[in-house]
Amino acid sequence: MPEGPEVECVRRSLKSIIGKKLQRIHLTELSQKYHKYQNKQTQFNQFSGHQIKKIERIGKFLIFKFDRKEVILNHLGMSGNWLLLKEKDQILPSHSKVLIEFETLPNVVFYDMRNLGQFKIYESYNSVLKHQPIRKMGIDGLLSTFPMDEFLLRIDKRNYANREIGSVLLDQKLVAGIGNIYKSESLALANINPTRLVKTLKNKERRRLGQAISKTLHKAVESMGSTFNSFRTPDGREGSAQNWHQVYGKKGGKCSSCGSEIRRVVQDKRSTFYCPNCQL
DNA sequence: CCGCTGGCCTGCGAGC
DNA sequence: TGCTCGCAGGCCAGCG
Repeated sequence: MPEGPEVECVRRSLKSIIGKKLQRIHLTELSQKYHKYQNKQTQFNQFSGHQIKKIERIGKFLIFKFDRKEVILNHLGMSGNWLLLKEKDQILPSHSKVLIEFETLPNVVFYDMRNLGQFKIYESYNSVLKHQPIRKMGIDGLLSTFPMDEFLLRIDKRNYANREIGSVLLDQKLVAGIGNIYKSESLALANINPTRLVKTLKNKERRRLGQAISKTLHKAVESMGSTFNSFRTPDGREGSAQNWHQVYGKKGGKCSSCGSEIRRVVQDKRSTFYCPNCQL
């Protein structure tokens, strides 16, 4: 479900809990089972009576900031999501892991079927920035102005030269926020074959790719993300980005611009979809 | 530091 | 109907 654009939509939808006074952050029994939800309930008790001041997004991570120095780092993994609970005693979704209750409704719950998400306390904002994946995070693909020069510098690093671009695009150290869908879609928009080695990409193609990434991610946010099975924003809205996908999930279908059959290849154990005729 | 492999999890649908 | 398999929007640890 969640790539950078979906995480951004979740973040925006959670704005309705900013500034509200917390009663408690409650871990469900389920969450105690999984090592990725490391902190104990008692460590969350310190947040009772405090306010969420801000929710930031860095790549695919969300960072909850409070009126105290500790922060919470949240990752949705493959299946995590938040839901606003607008009614008292509303039934929680299955696989609920974290329930946050306020003095006034709505409350909010984090649920995560596959348990690949995270919800972790850090002692300060600075310490979370030192946290490994965040410290090394690349360009934010959702910056309003895509930093093309930096993109060209980063993609030119030696370790990418002999790798396939389809695989490199999933590396959050290059552009943060791209996931498996928007990887395929960005390459389709740029007319670049995912199996091309980075070193064979001409400067013009690299620029085209950078533009395509930025355009694709922004368009996805405007569409409220992609909804395949059940992704919704926390306030219940479905995304519509899937309606303009050119290639993702369309193996065997026809390319809308040339009619060729869309192919699927596996790169780094992830599917990549492309049009063999349009993407050279 | 790098790239590669396997692992972490649950659920769903296709095919037998 | 039930089984197995592959697959799913992500990432990390461990190895050489």
